[in-house]
Amino acid sequence: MTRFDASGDEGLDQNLSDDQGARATSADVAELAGVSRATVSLVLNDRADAIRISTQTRLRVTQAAAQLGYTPNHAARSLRRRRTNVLAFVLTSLDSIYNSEVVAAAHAAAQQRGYALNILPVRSQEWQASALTQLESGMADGAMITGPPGPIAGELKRLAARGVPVVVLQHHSPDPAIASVRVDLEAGGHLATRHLIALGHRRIAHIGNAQQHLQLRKDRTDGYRRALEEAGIAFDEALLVHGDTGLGGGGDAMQRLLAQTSPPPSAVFVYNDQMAVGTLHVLREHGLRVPQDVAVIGFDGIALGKFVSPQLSTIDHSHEELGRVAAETLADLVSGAPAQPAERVLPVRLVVRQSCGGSPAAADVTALG
Amino acid sequence: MTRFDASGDEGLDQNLSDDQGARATSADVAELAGVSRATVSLVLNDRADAIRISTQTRLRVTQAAAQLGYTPNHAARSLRRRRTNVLAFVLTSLDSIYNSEVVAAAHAAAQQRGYALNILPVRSQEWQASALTQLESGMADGAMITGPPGPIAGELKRLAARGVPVVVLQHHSPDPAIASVRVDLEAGGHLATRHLIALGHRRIAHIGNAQQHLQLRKDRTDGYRRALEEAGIAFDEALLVHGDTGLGGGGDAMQRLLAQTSPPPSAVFVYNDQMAVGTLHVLREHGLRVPQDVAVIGFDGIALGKFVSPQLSTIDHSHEELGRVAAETLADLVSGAPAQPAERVLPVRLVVRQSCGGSPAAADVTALG
DNA sequence: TTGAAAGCGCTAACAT
DNA sequence: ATGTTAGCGCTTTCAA
Repeated sequence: MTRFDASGDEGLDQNLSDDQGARATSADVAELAGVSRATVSLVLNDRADAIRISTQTRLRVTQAAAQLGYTPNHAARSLRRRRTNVLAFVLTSLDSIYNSEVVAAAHAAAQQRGYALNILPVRSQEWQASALTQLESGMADGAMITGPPGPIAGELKRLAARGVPVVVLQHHSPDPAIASVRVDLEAGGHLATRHLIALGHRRIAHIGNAQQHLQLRKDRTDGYRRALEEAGIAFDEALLVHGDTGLGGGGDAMQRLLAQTSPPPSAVFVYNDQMAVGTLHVLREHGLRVPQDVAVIGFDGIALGKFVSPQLSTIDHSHEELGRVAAETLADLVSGAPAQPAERVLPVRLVVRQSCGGSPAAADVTALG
Repeated sequence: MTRFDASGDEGLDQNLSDDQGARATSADVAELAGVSRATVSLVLNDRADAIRISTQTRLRVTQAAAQLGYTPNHAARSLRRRRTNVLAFVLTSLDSIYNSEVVAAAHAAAQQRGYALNILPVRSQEWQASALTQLESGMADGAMITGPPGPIAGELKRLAARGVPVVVLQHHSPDPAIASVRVDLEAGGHLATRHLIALGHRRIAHIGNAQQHLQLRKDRTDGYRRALEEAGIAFDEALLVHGDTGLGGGGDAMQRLLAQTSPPPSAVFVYNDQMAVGTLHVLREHGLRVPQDVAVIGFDGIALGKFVSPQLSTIDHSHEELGRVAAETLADLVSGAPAQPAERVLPVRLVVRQSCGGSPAAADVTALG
């Protein structure tokens, strides 16, 4: 805009963009170093059979590469190697605090094993279109998958058969050929409910996941029912409601629970901590005190639980371990390891804070080792 | 494990994996359909110049592709097209509720424009090693970047020069050649502080971002100081503290603030909502009532703010718009559009809830249109 | 100790 | 209306 010589513009711009577009290739590096492309590849990848390249050549190559700012082209490399060195993490809901913690751990583990981690976000039901085709096209060497695998079991199996191993997180494996890493949700549900029973509660409600409502497996709920049964408490259909898994979902479900029961239940076991925070909020709005009027316990052990009032009791597990084990299992599968323990189950742990009124002494109850 | 004939194992496994590894290529499809690979490519990509392929051939090709379960190889296609059709979103901290909302919007916009979106997680300072090399290797056609671009301004410029356009989010562009999309942080800080002043506060503290402490630009803080100045309130160094941006960071900073001031400030403007939730928690622990004893206002407008007690007043903006505009700008740049408005600034909005004690009537104050 | 050559799977000119 | 050919940038036998 500040130029005077309009006639010179095109030439200048041309030159500029020519220079810019010219990313150095391994051929450029080879030429500058006065060696062949093969040698460049050997040196820069520091492969085992490159051990006999002379130190001089080595130096010339690395210097040439540095001088040109050479970065190997990912597509070309992947095409040739038949391997991307990327692991994918398919995330059904980004807005889950819990997931972030697991992903962070998976990322760290992947990096340590020499893999990059790409997160593929997926907007709820539209699985197929987006992420699955990406994976089938070989964009990553393997994938970790959150969300219920049931609806896409077929696709997952096909993926695995095509050589893109899959590890399912937090759900039962839909197929013996697919590995899974999860926590013992049933034991967690049992533990939570038992804790409430031990505190003297008999009218214990459960807020579940609406999306999982129709599925075969609903582990937390199974544990909840088992605990009731063991305590000789009859299961009451009216005390079981469902909500979506976001912050608002727990509150909505609690609303319905309050509307359809009287008196309200004396305790609620909520599907996850995020929903439990919403539940606390609705109880507060209804003038019900927690834990005096209603005890609340969540699931997952997210950090937020320590920052709300009252602090949230919950069923915790190691998010770090879950993410790490998933990434490591996947890395093993990618490098051709047999999927030995197809199903890995991690233990859960009761964390007593304030929302149930229990004494912290009860905190060392652990289910499954 | 249920096999008897141990001697046959190897042969069987061999066959099995051979079959599995055999992903169909376009050549396979061509052969089955009795056409050339070029035709397959034209039909399957439905390109403009494929308009004259006969309906018969077309059908044969699509059927053959379906029969073989053909999916084009991403690496090969990217190599040839010099284009991946992927946009990257580089995320410095996954554990930020705010980011999730922005990413979701960017994802939706990217998909609509025909791009896949990959999230590249980055563990705090280790920028270079992981994400930047991925981008330089051409793994994506362009990138959206969160986090302060200052430390990596050079790399970003090089990326852009190499033909990988970059859009910086939530920060001033470090270079005129790099586009940025952000909200008016200074106006937001000003708005928040003015709100507190309007409610009669004079001793107004500010909790900032520790990582941004030493940077040149600290927009919210600038707005805070401007509002104080305009109201004739002297800036008090003792009322300015910093914390990390997680849930705990706000609380830690508040601790320090309470320790170093007496009486405590009557109001606090906090860097973001996440930190503000931690701040509320610490105030509660110290027996200080919000808003009666201390008023609190946050920044960002995350959903969580509505679910804590008291509900958090905040400076909000459209997360959807931010993510969408960023993705669209990037998509434009990737397809060769000139980076016209290099810097796009979105407006902010005051949301009055309970944590400041202000009446909701004040809610319609908007800064910048 | 290094180079030459082939080819990964795909697309886009240029023929026919 | 379809086929031929060349080549994207890299790695990896095999040969020298």
